[in-house]
Amino acid sequence: MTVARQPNNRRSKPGGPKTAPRARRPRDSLSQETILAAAEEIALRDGLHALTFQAIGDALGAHPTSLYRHFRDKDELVLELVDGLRARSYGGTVTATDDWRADMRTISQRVREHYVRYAPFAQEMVMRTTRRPVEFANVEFTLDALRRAGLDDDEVVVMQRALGNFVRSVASLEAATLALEPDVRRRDELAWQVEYRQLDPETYPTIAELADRLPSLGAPEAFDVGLELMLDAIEMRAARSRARRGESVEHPGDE
Amino acid sequence: MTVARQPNNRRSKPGGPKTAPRARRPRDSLSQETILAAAEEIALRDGLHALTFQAIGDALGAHPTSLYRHFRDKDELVLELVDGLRARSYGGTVTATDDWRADMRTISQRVREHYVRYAPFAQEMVMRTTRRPVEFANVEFTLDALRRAGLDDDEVVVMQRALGNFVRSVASLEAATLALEPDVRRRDELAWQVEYRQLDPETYPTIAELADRLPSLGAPEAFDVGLELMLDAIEMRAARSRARRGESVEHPGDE
DNA sequence: ACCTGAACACCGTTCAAGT
DNA sequence: ACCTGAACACCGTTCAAGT
Repeated sequence: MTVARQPNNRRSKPGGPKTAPRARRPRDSLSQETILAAAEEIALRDGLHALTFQAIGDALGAHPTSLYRHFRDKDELVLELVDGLRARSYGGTVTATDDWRADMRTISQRVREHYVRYAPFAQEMVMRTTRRPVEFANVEFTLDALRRAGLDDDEVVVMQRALGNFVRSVASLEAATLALEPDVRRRDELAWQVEYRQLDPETYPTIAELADRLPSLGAPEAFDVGLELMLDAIEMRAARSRARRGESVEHPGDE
Repeated sequence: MTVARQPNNRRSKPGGPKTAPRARRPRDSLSQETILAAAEEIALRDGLHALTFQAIGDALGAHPTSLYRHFRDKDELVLELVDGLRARSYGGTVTATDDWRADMRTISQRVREHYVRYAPFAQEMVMRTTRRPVEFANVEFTLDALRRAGLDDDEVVVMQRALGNFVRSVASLEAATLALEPDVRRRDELAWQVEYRQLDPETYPTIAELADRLPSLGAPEAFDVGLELMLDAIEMRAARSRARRGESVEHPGDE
């Protein structure tokens, strides 16, 4: 919200000295692709708040309003951008192995890497369904893996949602902390290393004992540990479902 | 991003007809509390995007810029608001029982209800450490519960982070989908009920089979199921840790 | 048809002026 | 000291005008 002030070097300011009209861009030199490429670079370099039509226009040497010929509004531009990133990032379909846990790890880490890589868009990505091939492929892959784990179909659909939401939202949280203003982020991280150690041991006895080891909010272990917990629990349920169906069970809960 | 246009009924527009000066607010009638109360009402009624100094000023019959005497900038106002909500929502400390799982459920659902209730702030809340008593109390409570579960201290700190991040981020996702523009939300939910059923069974065989039962993105089961999975897995690990320490184990993995 | 320029209705924020 | 008014530097967006 606190925006750094910049000198106004916009051309043709209301009463200012007349400057030469901007160089005219050649016809048809603008397209969705060129615009999206410029937009991506700006957002990844300077953050989502810096992604304005003005900035994109400047980067392309084009008038800000010329973008309206290629996108209905900014929302459409951002959604299109997000979708393009997704297609590129984990477009190559993951092929299933005979180990469903390994498969779930692979696809989950892929989603996570994508969020971290495109951190400025994490919040935008996490809650929108894109309904594109990449999303379909991910859902298909996960449903199949959970079936191979041995879950009943009833369990499969609900576990897919539970696991999928876990992966996307925890990845998004990790990414969002990365995209935080550097000084805010440093202050927040410091809190877990400093402030928590100085709390009164009377009121917070357990914190006082463990303060030296508390990981900060964006700590990457949170994802890996959480994922393994989920997979452990799913494996356990799958073993029960298998047993219920009268199938042979091989070492439930062991690794 | 697509903002509805409204007629300009701002007073004293640049060249417009002179209107009577605004009624002057009595001295000291403004305070952090009155401002925050008005801000909360606006955000909860019309969403975060509608929370502007202009809107708060209108609600209070005060000049927008008068708020700057009480808050450094908008960021500070929002953070203060978020912190106040938190203190009020689950300020009453949860008291531990002899059942760590029940305790973890209680505190997790409390956090979740808070996110859903204050959905417009979910994204803002999820990634910021507030370093206030309520947060400290939650951490203390969770660390203690995980210890009582039987985890080693090394495990306790990392599980606290994994579980805490799970709860906050999945709750935030649920809340964020609730706070989505109604028509966007409806379209997204519909996708899971309609579009997924129409996919080609050749390329997406598992989806085709299970499409009737796929829950949508913001489905509330995702939280409950995920939480039970996490608790199951933690219970299993705790049993192992107990055994490693030579303590008696009582039915690990059963409910 | 595609791009530009001017204009409009907003934002957050600063600062001098009123009471 | 606290509130108001005017102004500044931005936003997204529309629309008539240029080429």
